[in-house]
Amino acid sequence: MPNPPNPARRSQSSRRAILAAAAELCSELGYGQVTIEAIAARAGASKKTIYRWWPSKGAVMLELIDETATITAAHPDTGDLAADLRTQLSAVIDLLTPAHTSPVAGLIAEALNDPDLARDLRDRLIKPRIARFKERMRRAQDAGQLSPEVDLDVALDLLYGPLYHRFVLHLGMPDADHLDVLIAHALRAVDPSTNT
Amino acid sequence: MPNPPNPARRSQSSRRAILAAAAELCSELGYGQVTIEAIAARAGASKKTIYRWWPSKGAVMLELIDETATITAAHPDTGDLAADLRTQLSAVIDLLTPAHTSPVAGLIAEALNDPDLARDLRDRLIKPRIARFKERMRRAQDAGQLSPEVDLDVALDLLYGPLYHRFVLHLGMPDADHLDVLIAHALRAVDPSTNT
DNA sequence: GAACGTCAACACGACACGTGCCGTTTCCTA
DNA sequence: TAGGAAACGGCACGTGTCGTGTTGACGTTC
Repeated sequence: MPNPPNPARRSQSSRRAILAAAAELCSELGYGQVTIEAIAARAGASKKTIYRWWPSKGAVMLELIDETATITAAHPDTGDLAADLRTQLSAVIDLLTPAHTSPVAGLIAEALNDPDLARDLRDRLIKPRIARFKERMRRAQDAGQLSPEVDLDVALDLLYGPLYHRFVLHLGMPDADHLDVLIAHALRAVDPSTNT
Repeated sequence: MPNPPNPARRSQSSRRAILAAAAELCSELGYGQVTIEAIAARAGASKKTIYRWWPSKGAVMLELIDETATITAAHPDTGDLAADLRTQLSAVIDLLTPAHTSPVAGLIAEALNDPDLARDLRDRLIKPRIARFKERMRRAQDAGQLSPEVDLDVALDLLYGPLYHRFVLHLGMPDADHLDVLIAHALRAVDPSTNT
């Protein structure tokens, strides 16, 4: 009868060491080669401690990403929508590559076979970032740079879709110039009055 | 010094039994729970036989998919481009869902952590299908339904991107109506003269 | 009919999983 | 300030899967 652990008594030094070890091992060995045993050994922690606070390797990685990938959560707002989108999408590309050592790529792969992890990934990582995206787009609408009738869900699909499409099928990420082309097409699709 | 196996002497009945067992177990247990051992047991084959002809579980699944997913390789051509794209994209959606029991979804996940498998997935499965897509689009251009200046790589990204975006981030697949909306947007993006 | 290669079956060591137990440390409470 | 509950590191365990090795039966070929 394992009592639920008391977060107030949690060792923050262990927590930090575990997340740091996970990040190191991921960049050294690649996501797929990282094991709970190796994380525990590197962090100087007990496996029991990891399993007490996280249900799986994926959950550890999700927490790691949630802490480190704050850049992709914030959308820049220089007033130039297309330029800001380029900045944002470039940050996402950097986060996804190289696929074998990227915690995000590994987490996405693992979530495809773990419904619980998939739900956490979507609700804790993705949905808040989608909300930030929509906030930025609404500011563009308020500023008159984008039609107020643009469907933001479609805009999300058309802007981020090509990146994930190329990512999961290993078709190579777009370079800076091609990214501009994709952004221009997406904005024109949702808002024909756009003249970029 | 393992001699390379001689394909001429390969047992086709074992090959078929192994692929069939892989398909069954995948739909029964989910891709992630399928093991080489279970495939061998179900097929009445030896593990050694599987390892002789395939390097990994993913390679078995890739061959299985390549044989069964012929529908997605062929693009219909009724003369109505948007309708044909809807048919094709619906087939892709069916192939990707449900994620936990879909061999394609599992293979995509596994390839994200296995560079060799990723190359095979792209070159043997994806690239031929991209070629068929472009052939269909060129026929639309020849028939005057699509501007000859449309960039088919961008069209590919805008049409298939939203599907894979939603798939890997578990945002839910578009229904029939929303699929039409996405197709209309994508075609308008690459070819502003489209009036759908 | 002899030689060769694939086959199913079984055994094997290696490794990671997830859990249980122990003695120690830490921190809250009385 | 003393006591105790709970998290901690360390270790061992049983389980399951991996990928390989070995054996003898079978079929094909020359």
